Amino acid sequence: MITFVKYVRYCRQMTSNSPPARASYHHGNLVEALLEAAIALIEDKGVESLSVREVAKRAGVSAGAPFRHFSSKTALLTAVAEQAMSRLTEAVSAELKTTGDADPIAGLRAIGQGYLNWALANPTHFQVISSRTLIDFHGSEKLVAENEAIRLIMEKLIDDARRRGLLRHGIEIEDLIFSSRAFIYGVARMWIDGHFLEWRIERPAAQAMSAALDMFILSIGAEVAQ
Amino acid sequence: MITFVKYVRYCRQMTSNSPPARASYHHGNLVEALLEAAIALIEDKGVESLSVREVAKRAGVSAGAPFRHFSSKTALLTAVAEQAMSRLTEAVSAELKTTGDADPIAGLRAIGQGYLNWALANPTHFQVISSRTLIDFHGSEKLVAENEAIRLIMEKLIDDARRRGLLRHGIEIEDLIFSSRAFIYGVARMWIDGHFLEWRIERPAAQAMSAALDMFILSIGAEVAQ
DNA sequence: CCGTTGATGTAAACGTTGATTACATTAGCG
DNA sequence: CGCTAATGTAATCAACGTTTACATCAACGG
Repeated sequence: MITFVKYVRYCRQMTSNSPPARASYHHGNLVEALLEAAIALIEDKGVESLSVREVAKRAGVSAGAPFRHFSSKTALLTAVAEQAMSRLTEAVSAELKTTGDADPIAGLRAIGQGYLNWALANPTHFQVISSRTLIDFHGSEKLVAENEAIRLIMEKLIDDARRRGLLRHGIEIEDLIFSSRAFIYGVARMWIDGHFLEWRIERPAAQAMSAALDMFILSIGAEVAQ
Repeated sequence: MITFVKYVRYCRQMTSNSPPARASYHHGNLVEALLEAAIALIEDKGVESLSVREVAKRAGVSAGAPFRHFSSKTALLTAVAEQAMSRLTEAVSAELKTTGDADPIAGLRAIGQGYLNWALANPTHFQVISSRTLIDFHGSEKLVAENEAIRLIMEKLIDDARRRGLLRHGIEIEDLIFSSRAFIYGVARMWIDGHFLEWRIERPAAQAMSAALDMFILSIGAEVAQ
């Protein structure tokens, strides 16, 4: 029996088939390796043409191995999204910290800038996060919680700005929270979805985004403050 | 020979298999039937789980038949997108006509409102249009041209508003064109992508969208005009 | 040091997909 | 009627997600 197994392994090395050279039978840290492989492959070929088989191959394991750790392709991508959301939250928080408590509108702008910068630098991760068909957003407590955390920070900043009279007269708080989010999301998605070409955005993407953000921030501010 | 063929057809009717009852061998108007079937299926199950086989089955033909008329799945969806873009342009134009030339800002708002109304009423079509992976946008002259047409109308309205002093001081034209588009796109996509839940938009979608649009329009206007 | 056990990998299979091919059927036209 | 081009069919292919039965190995108790 053992001879046969060794023979099979020998043949595998000779034909150099799917699972290539690996030190031991067990991978060691397959979960992380799969997440990394998934990101790398999405960066190469896009989200929709990602296959679990290729992820497995890149990680150096057989096609069925990923299903030991993720119940489905969706579960794998949801794990990628969780990792991505952590980094996004981190990036936004870091940018926010560069502003003081004195100017909530500057804080709001920092959130937008941090969000856009991160999306620009990590389009793949962003794409995975914002999808609701590839991942199971509401099935992940982490995703829901971190998303809510950002929303609460924005809500607090906007409410703070209102109390200090920094907002333009006539603007409803509820509308502004939603609008700010929609605006940033729209800018980021237009870039991700490749709509910059059609809209003749000829400046570098980061520059166009930043200018648009400046305009938005300017327009919601009180006239006297400008 | 003929007897055999008739027998086969008879059996097919009995077993009620893939190509079901149809008057003649040729369909008559397969192209339109396929487009309709595609839309109906996307509405049922979403864009990403659409298969050409199902489209063919729904249209009452075999799995390979669609490829006589569309070179690929992408080509089929691009045709759907062209049909959709026509209707979007039509909806936006109709909404725009309800406003006079006197108030370009009202025209801008009408464009946004028409766009959002249409997206809300035709989420499937909207999803197909805005995708750049499912369809070949830049390969379709029609899509590029109609998109550009809308952009030009917006540009003209905004420039008109600037000359009449209706815009808030400090706003750059170029930024405003892009920002307006990004804002509307963001609102529509947040709804399409199912982000309303997480952002606690508890009002009816149409109402929340309209309020956000009002806020945006208000914020870009000159203070004196309000 | 041996044997059991559970975690983790493999290989093979199943049903479905997008796409291609060779072939069958038909409508339209002379 | 007979020819041709258009149109539909059926068989086929590789790739996909997923499941299954089985193989391997690390850890641990005796």
